[in-house]
Amino acid sequence: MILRSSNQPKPDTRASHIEIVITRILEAAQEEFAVNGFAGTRMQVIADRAGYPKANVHYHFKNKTRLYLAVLDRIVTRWDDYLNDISVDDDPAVVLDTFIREKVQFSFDEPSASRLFANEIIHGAPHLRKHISSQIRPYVIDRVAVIQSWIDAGKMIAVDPMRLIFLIWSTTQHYADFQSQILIVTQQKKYTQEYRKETADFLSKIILSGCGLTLPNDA
Amino acid sequence: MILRSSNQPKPDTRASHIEIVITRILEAAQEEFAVNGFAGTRMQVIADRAGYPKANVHYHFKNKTRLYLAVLDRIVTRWDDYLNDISVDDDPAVVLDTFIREKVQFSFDEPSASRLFANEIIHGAPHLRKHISSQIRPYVIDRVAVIQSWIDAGKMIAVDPMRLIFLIWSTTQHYADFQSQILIVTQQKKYTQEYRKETADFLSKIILSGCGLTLPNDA
DNA sequence: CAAATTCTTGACCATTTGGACAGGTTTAGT
DNA sequence: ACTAAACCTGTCCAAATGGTCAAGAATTTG
Repeated sequence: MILRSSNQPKPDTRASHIEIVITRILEAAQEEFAVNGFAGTRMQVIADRAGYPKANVHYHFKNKTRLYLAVLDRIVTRWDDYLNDISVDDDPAVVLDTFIREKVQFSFDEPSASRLFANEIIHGAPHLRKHISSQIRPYVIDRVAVIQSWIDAGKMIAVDPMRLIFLIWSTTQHYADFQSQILIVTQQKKYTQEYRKETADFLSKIILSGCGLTLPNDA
Repeated sequence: MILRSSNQPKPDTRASHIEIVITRILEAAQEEFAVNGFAGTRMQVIADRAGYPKANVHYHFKNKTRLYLAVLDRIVTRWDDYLNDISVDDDPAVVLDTFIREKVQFSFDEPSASRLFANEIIHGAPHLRKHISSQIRPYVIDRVAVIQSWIDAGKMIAVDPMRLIFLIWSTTQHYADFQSQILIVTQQKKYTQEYRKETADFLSKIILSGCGLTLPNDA
C-alpha cells in the first residue's frame, strides 16, 4: 500500500520542506549573529545549530554576507509589521502609550532581533543605510508631523517630536540590548513577567508625564 | 658639547616614550574595536593605524584579548571619572540635570568609547561581568537609595529609581550608539554644536518633567 | 518508469590571521 | 665605555574558516 501524499495537506512536499530548512537556518543565524556579530559568527556553528551540514547552508545561501542580509531582511520585515498608523485625531496619550508598550513587548519577545539590529547600527549600518533612508526616515517624518500637530493643537506640551521618538526607541530597546547588564545589576536570572509589566508601566508613565499627558482612564 | 638631558623634563626618556606608544596603540585599538567588534578587528589594522609594525603591538600586549581588555579597562576608568557623588540633601532637579548633561557630553565627546562598551554588553558582557557586579551595581544601588530618599521626602514623584537610571543611560548613550541612524534620519553629516545643546536641553527637560521636577532657575 | 531537476553532504582547498621568534637596536645603570 | 636589559621588527607558520566541488539521494516531470 503506497500512500500518495496528495490526499494529505502535503506535509512534506518539496517547497514546504525547503521553507522549513530555510527558516531553521535563518533562526539559527539570527541567534549567532546577534550574539557574536557578523565577523565573530562561524558558518559551521550556524549549521550545527540549525542541524545541517555546513555545505547545505552554503547551498541555500550563496555566502555569509547573503545569509546575514537575509536575516536582516527578515527582522526588518517583522519590525515593519509592528508599525501602526496614527492620525491627528487620535489621543496622544493613548497613541504614545500603545506605541511604548508595543516596543517594550518587541524588545522582550525578540531580544536577538533587537540586538542584531543594534549591532548593525553601532557598526555604522553598512547594510541598512538604504533601509533607514527609504523606510525609517519617512516613517519618522510622518510621526513627527502628527506629534507636531498635537502640540500645535495644545494637546500636549511642546517637546521636539523627533527626539521624543528617539527617546522612546532608546528606552525600550535598552531592555533587549543591555539585557546582560540589567540582569546583573538587578540580580535576576531572566526577566520575569512581572518585571516586563512594571517596565512597560514605568516607561509609559514617565514619558507621558514628560509630555504633560495622562491616560484617559487614569485615576 | 654633550647635552645632558636631565636639565630638560626628559622629553624622550624610556618611560615616557613607551607611554606614548602604548597610548597610540590603545587609541587605535579603541577605534577599531568600536567599529568592527572584537572578532572583526585585525591586529594588522590596529598596528597600521597606530603607525607601528604588528610585531610591536604584540610586544606591548601579549595577545589580542589582552589588548582588548586594556582598551576596555581604559574606557571604564575614564567612565568612572565621570561619576559624581550625590547626597540626600542635594536638589534632585539639579543633580539629575547635571547627571544627564554629563552623560550626553560623554556620548558626544567619546562616541567610540560608548559604542565599544555597548558592543560588549550586547554580546553578553563576557569581559565585564565582574566590573558590572563589583563597580556598576554598587554605584546604581547607591544612587537608587538617594533617589528613593528624595521620593520619600516628597521632593519628587514616585518613580522606580533604578529604571530612572536605566532611562537616563539609554537615552543619553543612544546618541553615540545609534549615531549612524540618527544622522541619516536627521540628514546631517555630523552632530553640530547646536544639535548637541538642544539634545541635552530636551533630555533634561523631558526627564525632569517626567519626575515632576523643574530647575530652580527656570521661568 | 526514466530522465531531469533539485537537494544533500563529505571531503577538500585557498586564504586569512593571530601570533612566535630570532636577531638587531636603543636605553639605563655602573 | 661597557654590559645587561628593554625594546623593535622582518620573517615565518600553524590553525581556523569561508567557500568549492563532485558524487549521491530524493523529488518532480513527461
